[in-house]
Amino acid sequence: MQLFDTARQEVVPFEPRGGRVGIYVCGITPYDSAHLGHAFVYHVFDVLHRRFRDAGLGVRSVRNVTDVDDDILRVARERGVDFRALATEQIRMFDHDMAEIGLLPVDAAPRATEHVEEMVGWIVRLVDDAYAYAVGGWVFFDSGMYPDYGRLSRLDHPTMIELSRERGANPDDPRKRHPLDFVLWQASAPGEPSWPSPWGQGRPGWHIECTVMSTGALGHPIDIHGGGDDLIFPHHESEIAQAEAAGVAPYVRHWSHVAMVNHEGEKMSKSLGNLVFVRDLVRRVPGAAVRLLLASHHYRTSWTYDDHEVDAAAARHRRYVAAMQGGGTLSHEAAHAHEQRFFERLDDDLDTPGALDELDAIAAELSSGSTGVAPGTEGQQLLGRLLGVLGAETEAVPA
RNA sequence: GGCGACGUAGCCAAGUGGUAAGGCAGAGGUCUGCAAAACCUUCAUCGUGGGUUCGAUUCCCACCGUCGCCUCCA
Repeated sequence: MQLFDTARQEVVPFEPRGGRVGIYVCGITPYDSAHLGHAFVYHVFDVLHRRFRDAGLGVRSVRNVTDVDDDILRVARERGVDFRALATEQIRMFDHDMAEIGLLPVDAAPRATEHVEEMVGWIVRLVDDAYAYAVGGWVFFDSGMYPDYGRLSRLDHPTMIELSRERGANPDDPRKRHPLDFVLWQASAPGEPSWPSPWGQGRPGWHIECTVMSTGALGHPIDIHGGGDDLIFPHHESEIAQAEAAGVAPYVRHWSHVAMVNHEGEKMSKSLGNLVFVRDLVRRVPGAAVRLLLASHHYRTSWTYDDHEVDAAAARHRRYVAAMQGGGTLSHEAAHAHEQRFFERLDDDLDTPGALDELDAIAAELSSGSTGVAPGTEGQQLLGRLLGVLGAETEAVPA
């Protein structure tokens, strides 16, 4: 399997260690419904998971849940519910949506609120080693102590500082020693949930949870750590800093980032309101069709969702179903050749669009000119099996 | 400012130094009581201008244009 590594900026062979692969993907903040962008990211890692599994590797996949942060507290306040209840409800809906489109359950889905104690421990180590400092109940990571900050995103310090200023962040916060210092721990405001710490009652910053929970669940180095490419900076950048500063180095062997999904001319995001929800799509077409829609885009190329794609994906799905129900046949040689090319494509940096081309070819051969009634032959079985690798298993027969 | 992607038929999109897969939509047809589905057929000279070459959509240069991300974010 060849995969693009963000850190090295090139497609490199992924080498499993001892027949096992640990995958950690940054999950959601559960305060709103899952949209296509989320689905795309988790679909990509699901295909990767399935591919490794089918290749005989022991896969352990972990996807965290950021169940305490400004957004979730805000929404909970607006709706007058407890933030934990809101999180639990949203997680259930998220899991339901992902199951609808055929994602395998992850092996572990740790919630930030369940690991605060470990985070405090990690932060204490950083403070003890002078990589972090406390100011009035808050703790910041001292980026001045970590010159490599910016390595993953390939941004230099002046640029990062200028950017953060433009973006409304506050590099000039007088409490910070260096403009790029980031929050490890913050004092809770009145009414906010809080946990005890050496610096008073507070709650963790965003970045620390992933470093703590990923290494906690998978040890280190993490084989594959990924998420949407909007997380490269500052989230993953900061994870590396706080991990390596704590002596966990190398932290990650292979960084994998999935491109953004756009809609109506802009990145699909909560703040812009241009969302396409998974829930709405699965009401229109089978979950497998949604998977085919996602698989028709390469994970490193950002794309713009268009409503027509649903029809195209549904049509492709119907063709596959028809091919599996029909009595067309494929020679043993042809089946073998198709299967081989399918996996070559998939193993070449997860080229799912290329793999789909191969399935199209199989379906075309199975469909052309046949009206037979003897499904279940080698060709049909192959098509069904390969669809399974993409997470687009087709239900027996929806007539 | 930094990083990156991209310009191929109405739309999505693959691809190669020798005259362009596939899909969606559209058109025609087969099947069907009608229809749907399925199947068959049909539909482009590859952003602009140069250059290299026997020959470029594919290589080089320039230009134009589009887009994404950059401490809320997958």
